[in-house]
Amino acid sequence: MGVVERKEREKESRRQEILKAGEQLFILQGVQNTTMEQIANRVEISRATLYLYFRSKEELFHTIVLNALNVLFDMMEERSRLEEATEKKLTAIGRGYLDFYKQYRNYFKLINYMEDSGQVPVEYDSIELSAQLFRKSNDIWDLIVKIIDKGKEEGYIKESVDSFETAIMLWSSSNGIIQIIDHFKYIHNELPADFPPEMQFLHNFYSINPEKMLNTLWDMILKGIRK
Amino acid sequence: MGVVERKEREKESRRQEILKAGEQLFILQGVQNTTMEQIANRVEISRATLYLYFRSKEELFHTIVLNALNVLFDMMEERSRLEEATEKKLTAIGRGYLDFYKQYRNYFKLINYMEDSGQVPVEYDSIELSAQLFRKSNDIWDLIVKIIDKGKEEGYIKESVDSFETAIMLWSSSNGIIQIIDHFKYIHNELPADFPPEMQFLHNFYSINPEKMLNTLWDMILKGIRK
Amino acid sequence: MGVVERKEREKESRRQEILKAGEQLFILQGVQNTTMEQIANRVEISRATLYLYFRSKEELFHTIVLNALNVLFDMMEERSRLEEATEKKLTAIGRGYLDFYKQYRNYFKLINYMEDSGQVPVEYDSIELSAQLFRKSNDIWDLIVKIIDKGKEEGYIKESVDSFETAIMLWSSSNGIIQIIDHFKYIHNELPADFPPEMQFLHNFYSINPEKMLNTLWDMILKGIRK
Amino acid sequence: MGVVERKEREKESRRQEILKAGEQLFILQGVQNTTMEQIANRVEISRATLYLYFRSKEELFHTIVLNALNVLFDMMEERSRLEEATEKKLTAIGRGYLDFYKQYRNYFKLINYMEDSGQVPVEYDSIELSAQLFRKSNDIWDLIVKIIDKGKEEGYIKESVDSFETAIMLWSSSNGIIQIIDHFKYIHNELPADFPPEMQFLHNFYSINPEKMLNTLWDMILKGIRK
DNA sequence: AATGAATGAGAGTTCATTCAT
DNA sequence: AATGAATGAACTCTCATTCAT
Repeated sequence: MGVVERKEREKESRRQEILKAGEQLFILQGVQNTTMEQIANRVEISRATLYLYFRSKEELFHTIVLNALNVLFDMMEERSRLEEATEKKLTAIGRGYLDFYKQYRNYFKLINYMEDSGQVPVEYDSIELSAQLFRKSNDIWDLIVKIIDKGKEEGYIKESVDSFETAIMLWSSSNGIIQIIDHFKYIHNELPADFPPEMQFLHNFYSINPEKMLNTLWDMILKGIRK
Repeated sequence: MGVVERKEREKESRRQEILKAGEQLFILQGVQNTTMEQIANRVEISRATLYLYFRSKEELFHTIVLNALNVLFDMMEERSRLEEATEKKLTAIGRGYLDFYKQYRNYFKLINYMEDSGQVPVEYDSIELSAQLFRKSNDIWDLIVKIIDKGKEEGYIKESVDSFETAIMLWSSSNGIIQIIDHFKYIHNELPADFPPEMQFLHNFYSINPEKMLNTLWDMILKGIRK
Repeated sequence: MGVVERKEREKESRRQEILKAGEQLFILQGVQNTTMEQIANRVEISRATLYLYFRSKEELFHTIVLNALNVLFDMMEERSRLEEATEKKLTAIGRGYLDFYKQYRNYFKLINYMEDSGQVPVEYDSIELSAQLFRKSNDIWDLIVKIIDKGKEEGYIKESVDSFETAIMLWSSSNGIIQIIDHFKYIHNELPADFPPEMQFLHNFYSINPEKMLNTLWDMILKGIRK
Repeated sequence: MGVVERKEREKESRRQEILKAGEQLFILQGVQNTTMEQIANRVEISRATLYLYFRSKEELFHTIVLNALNVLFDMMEERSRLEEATEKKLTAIGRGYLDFYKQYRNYFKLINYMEDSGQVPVEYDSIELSAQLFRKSNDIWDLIVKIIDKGKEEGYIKESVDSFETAIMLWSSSNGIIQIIDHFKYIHNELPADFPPEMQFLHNFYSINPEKMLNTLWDMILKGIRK
């Protein structure tokens, strides 16, 4: 019995290795430019073995994104749970999202990549995976919407405020900001040392303190919706 | 000489046709899923001829994005020019960006695609194109930064405000919001009629009025930076 | 000891299950399109276990064909044994072959498949199996040849007739006819309901009565060789 | 203009080379065991180039078979046209089929292979090719049926005879015989020099004179249907 | 200027078979 | 005896790009 268990642990750990390798390569080179062979090499298994763990490249990719969404949700959920007051819950989520980015940059990028490049599992053969993806996405939106709803109930937030719209506002604007900062930081790193003057402005992105920026933004928004 | 001119005109017009075709297909199917053959077919030329006009698929893509940035810049520049007061200039830009999205959704998506998928022309053989891209990108940021600077000079905006950070805040948050709304609208359209309950929340994205949302957001931010 | 016996019985019965599954799948999908996995699934064992019973897919296939040849031989042998007169023996074999086709269509097809697609066990590692296959094939030819020989001895068949040639004539022509009828019936079934006019002729194959046809043919041949 | 023509000739000739190579390899190794790469190597072009000429392996295969059917039809048609009398026409076709086998053994085998291995283009994307295949097959049957019909009209063949059935009888029995002889000849050649006694009977197939056999058979059948 | 033809370099995927347990 | 896991060797097919004409 010990044997079976060990085997299972090994299998699971290899699965994780594959996910890890996929995640890294997808980020490093882009999903499309990453081949199953490269992933296999990195895990030191054969390409064929990969297919014992994931039915296709697409399934591998979506499993990674599902993991990402799970981590994101858990993190957001925990952060908000730790706070008592509604307003603090919201701030916690805002701050939490940036932390998520910092701690799991790959996940952050892959979630955005999926959404931005039409890689969403619409009409898909792994129906279950697809459903999980949507469900988790839903859960995250729900989490925020419910807090705002509660804030309205408690009389803390204006009744005229639409919870869903506010959720989008908070979340997407944060997302947009993080994305752009990350993007320019990336470019900055890739640039040759002697990059031409027209790219000098990129330096500006380096002095930016995202925390402060997001704090400021969320404060503004929270102030706007507060009664 | 007339002949030469006509030839040039024809050449230029074909170039435009290619750009148009590329743009449409890139949006419709994604950049990676679009083949040079499909583009050639649509313009009714041979694949090889494409290479007389653009050195590579990448160059074609980036040329399209450069066009997009030009259009975006011109639009922003005009909008802000038409207003006198600094605050109005900023609002005009905010509103303008949504208009840009509505009028040139393709361009909006391609710009974001480039940034989000690591298709930025770093280490590139068409140095000049690359430079133009960065220059134009810079110009757009500059436009906003300068308005804020001016607002500060005029004493209309708090001096403690960092112009560049504020520009990012305004621009990226708008960008994030438009992106997400667009994304879910797209998914909503692609979904099968009988999509499962876990996707019901997508309906919420349909009742959203982006104008109002962006207005609200910009108002909040502007209120936040105003003296 | 009972245990050993039971084990043996179980082993043999599993072997039979595998053969049955292989036979069905090979017919249903073609030999090449059937995977060892499909066979294993059907028998509810693992792919690896298959290799405890058969050294390779080829060996499995040939074992099935050997079974087929055994059944065929037994049937032919019995039919001819039941008749007294030489001529009747021959007719019995002719009629028997059609019955074999009807009763064991799978076997009929697999035997022909082996012969027609170069899957014959030439240069083979399971020498013994290969030999058995040839031996049985030989036996069947022999059976017919001997009857004709006897007919000649008895003065019932012309002495000028070459027994072997006649055997080929009788057997192969029957085989050819059954094959073609079967083939077109199969195609007919696979065709879409609205198949185009150029396939209308396939209908003709449906009204055919193979019994009558084979009877007629054998009569003609028998008449030709009779003294 | 000469250039265009030459190019076209070259293209056509390369197409023919590919067909030739495919035909040979398909016969030599079986269709499934032949890879597109092997075919490409033989013609000394790249694998990708193959796909400029044929959309898939299947299309290549079916084109070869269509050629085969064309050659077969033309041959049968010519043979029967050269004869005046109905009976002679039939005999000519019978003899012609053996000649076809001798002259175009590959074609003979591939036609039979297609029919025997479920490679018939049912539900197919190259609809046109599929249709041509069926049409030509139809034509060949028609050719024979019509001659028999005419024989009946002329009062030379019994009215009770079913033309279609007779056509099948003549054709398929010939086919069956040729197939078997060819098969055993092939095996005979492949066998190691020291093949075991149970294969001795294969020698018998070597002394056979197919012409004589087919003549005999057709005579018998013709005698059977003659008034 | 325009193009038909050609191709190198892979892509993702499959499968019969082996082996450690 | 049985099997889960692993894999080598192929498979068909695609596409951006080049080049001779």
